Amino acid sequence: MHLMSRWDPEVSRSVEDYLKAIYTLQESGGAVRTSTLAERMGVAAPSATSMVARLAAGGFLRHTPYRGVELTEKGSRIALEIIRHHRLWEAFLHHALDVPIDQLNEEAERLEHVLSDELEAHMVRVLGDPTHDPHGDPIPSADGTVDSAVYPNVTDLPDGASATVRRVPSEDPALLRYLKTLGLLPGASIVLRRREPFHGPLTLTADGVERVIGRELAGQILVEPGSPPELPRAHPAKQRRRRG
Amino acid sequence: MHLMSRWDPEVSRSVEDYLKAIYTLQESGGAVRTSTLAERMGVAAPSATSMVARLAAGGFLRHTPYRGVELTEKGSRIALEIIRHHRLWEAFLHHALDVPIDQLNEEAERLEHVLSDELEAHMVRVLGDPTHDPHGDPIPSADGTVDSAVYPNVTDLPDGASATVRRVPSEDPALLRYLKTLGLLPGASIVLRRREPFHGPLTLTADGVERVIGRELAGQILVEPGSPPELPRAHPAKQRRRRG
DNA sequence: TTGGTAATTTAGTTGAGACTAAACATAGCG
DNA sequence: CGCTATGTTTAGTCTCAACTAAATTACCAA
Repeated sequence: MHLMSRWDPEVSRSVEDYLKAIYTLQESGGAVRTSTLAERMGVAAPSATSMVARLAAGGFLRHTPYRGVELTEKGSRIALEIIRHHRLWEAFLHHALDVPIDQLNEEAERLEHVLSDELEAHMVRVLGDPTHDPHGDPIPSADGTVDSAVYPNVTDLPDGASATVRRVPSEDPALLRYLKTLGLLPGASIVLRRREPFHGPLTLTADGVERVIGRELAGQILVEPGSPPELPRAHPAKQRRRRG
Repeated sequence: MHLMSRWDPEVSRSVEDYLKAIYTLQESGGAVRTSTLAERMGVAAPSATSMVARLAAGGFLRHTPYRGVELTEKGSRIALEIIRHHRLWEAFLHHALDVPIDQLNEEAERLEHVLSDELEAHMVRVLGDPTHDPHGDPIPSADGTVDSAVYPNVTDLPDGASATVRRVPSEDPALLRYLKTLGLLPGASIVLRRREPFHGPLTLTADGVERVIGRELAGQILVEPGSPPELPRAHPAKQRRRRG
């Protein structure tokens, strides 16, 4: 359900892919150059330039030649819609088909271009208006707002810190599979131990099991610091917990 | 899972659509002329001719100029794969999202081009290797065999006949919505009464309620004749024979 | 200020897949 | 047997989205 129901056939799959790429590049850095865009899209530089020209003509972005590119409101809206579709599909496939987390991205990459407003409404109904996908990435709302919470990664934690895994934004299937075997997916509670000096590997406890992981991997795990609401070990009734 | 894993990017969405259209036209009539194909695809005749030339070059069909077109084994295999995808998506969306039957076709029309072997396997697992979609249309098996059972429609039944609805192959949403309100979807048990002469409307009982329907609508309802296995109502009311 | 290098854009080509207009077969009828 | 209507194919053009090669701009260093 979108204010401007955008079922223009004017917006091809290709255009959607470019806008999404530009949006994510814009999020994670300054000016978006055509070379960066070309690399991300796996095309030659002139192909990116000519698509940029088309997108500018369509009012999706502003282009300062030789400088870079910036999405307009219209362009951002479509990019966010595609990202919403992507993450809704991931959440739905995980929920309904138990598709393992390492396969979700590849499937959603194709499905994101094919989600009608009607089907989206059915998903939202069944999933209960989810706010995050299985990687912990925020799902933009239908009106185009995104939760912009920024989490530190495990390497930012001090020795002895407790934290809860919130996001594993990697798209590398092997990495995600490994994190799954380690029980380090969103929601997991961990305690960090810094045993090795000189930026060595980190030790962390999850599910009561100790794991030693490299810093590169640790950098892919975004956490919310703080002791999780401790479950009472032995007896009294479960206290209710509430995140604000 | 396909013997020949066909993830050629050689086969575009457009090619898939043409092959599927040719397959269904071939099923329901003799020679497939380019004009018929053009009409079905909503394109001008020369567009169909040039696509036919491409498909022939790719070995998907044989073309006898001015005569018609016939799918090769290769072409049929892809058409059946797309039809399998279409019907699996319909079954899945109905199962997992409760998408109403009148919306299924439109959604599956887009999704059928986007179903990986992996996702297909997940669906088959969750749905229990379904043989029919919610319209009662047979789902081709992964190796390309199709249940070719042919059912008569309601207008073929004699007065007083009992039957079970097996297929409602229409793609008209309004018609399907109406059939749903009448309780005349696949699986429903009906009893036919011919009250009106001269090929007038038909009266049938489903769920213990009498409905009067026109012959045009009745022609869209394919049934398996015979009394359904009657559950013992109250007592030795009417003992019915079971179907094999 | 000027050159050189790297990034970017322009120019020109290609293949899909659509279109219209025109040429060409086929079949039915006199 | 030939004419004509209808259906089909050919010819030529258009847009999208890619490519390579060549020209242009930006930036940095001397």
